[in-house]
Amino acid sequence: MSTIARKQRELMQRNTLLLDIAQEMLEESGFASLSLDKLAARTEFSKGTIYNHFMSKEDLLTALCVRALQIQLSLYLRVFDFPGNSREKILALHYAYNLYARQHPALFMCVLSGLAQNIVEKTSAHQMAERHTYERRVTAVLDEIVQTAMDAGDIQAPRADTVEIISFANWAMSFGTTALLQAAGRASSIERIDADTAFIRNIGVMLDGLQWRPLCKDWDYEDTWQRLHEFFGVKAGESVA
Amino acid sequence: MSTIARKQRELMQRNTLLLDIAQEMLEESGFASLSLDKLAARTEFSKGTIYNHFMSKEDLLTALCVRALQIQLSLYLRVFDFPGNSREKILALHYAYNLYARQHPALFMCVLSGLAQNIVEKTSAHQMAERHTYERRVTAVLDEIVQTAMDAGDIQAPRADTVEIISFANWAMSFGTTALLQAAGRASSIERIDADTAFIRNIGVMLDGLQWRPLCKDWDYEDTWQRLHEFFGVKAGESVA
DNA sequence: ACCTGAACACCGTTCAAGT
DNA sequence: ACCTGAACACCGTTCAAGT
Repeated sequence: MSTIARKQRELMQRNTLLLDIAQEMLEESGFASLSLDKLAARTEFSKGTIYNHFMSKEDLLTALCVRALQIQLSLYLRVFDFPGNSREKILALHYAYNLYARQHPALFMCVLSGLAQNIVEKTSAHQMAERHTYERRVTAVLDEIVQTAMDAGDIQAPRADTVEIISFANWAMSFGTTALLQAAGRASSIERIDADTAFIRNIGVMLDGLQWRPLCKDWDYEDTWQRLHEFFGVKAGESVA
Repeated sequence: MSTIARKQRELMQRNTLLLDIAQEMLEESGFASLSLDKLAARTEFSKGTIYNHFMSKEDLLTALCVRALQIQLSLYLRVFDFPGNSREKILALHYAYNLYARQHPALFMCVLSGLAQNIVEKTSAHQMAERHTYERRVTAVLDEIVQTAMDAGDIQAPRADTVEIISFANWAMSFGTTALLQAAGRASSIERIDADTAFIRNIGVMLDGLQWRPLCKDWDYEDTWQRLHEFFGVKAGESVA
């Protein structure tokens, strides 16, 4: 029935609209002031209708996490087109991660806080499955780049290191650095460091520790970083925020 | 006047009591369900009295952050008594951090989420100053251990690296790994890794990357880790959680 | 001077009444 | 079948009344 198809299309459009506005509100003024009352008012739907789309406020939050992961994934996928050796490729992935976190700081934090138990509990099974799907797809990109590098013999770390361990080291350093720098200026202990320099250095330290060739001392990764600026369309010296 | 002194002592005792219960409630069932109504009920004071101690709910949260930092600091200070080379000392610091995060997962997350803008805005100047004080003291311990190692020539990283940069690399890896593992079991991408192994490995990678001697391959840090279990009073094989 | 609890505004959630 | 908005319970915050 074409009427059913139309109904479903309208439902999906409304879902998109609700998430668009919710995301706007989140990025404008944080999760604290994202209320369903205001969302209803700004979208001109009733609160009851919103509950037709999301079974709780936490369910909405998880839906926003999914959006965040989609953005991250789309940036990740562009990395495959960046030319260079395997370490430049993984650097490109970290660049993409950093870019995503800077362009969407609120969404970035969402993904972490969305893991709190009370959030997960109140999220629908469907939304949770959606989240897991995108988490897996994001992880798969990271794993693939690591696997390729291992196959090529670019990573000289001990044999015992599996793809999982190496991927996790990458993820932890990238996430930790980004999350702490995000809070920069608010925490007294961070304000003393330039964000870009610290990020590049931390990733370099971690990759050197993994013995991922070529090491820092044997390659000009500052040049790679410049090329990444151009590749991702961020002009040199331009602030991302 | 002794009556004034007594009054002030009583005020401080009540402050401690309020924070004790608030901490309990936070660790029991998360920040979401920490309401001032319940806090008032459980402490048998009125809500008005609570507002006499904390100018907002966010102010209370920051007070809990201060508690978290105090716990972290007291564990950090014990590290000075742990015998070993400079890399074993910094490993001890990471052990302490990990221990604190596992024993007080809710408080650990508090410290991060307490940096959100809407929290800081609603926190009293006094409480914020308190937070900064303890942040500085915690940072100072880390910096001191790094500085000592640099003076001893144990860190062979490029000259350009300052204490701040090296300390930050340590902090970022420790925080990132701990925060991600904290969420383990909930995020699909982490469940595949053993928490303790991943933490030790990530710290090892980062320290190797800094060229902090002796490197992993030249020292048995698993043995050091065992000694740290005993030093901090955690029996081998015993779960910290 | 300090404490109390009623009162208020706001918010998440539900559901009977409408179309 | 879907949408609405009134109704409810709960929560953070304020403040007049009490001691």
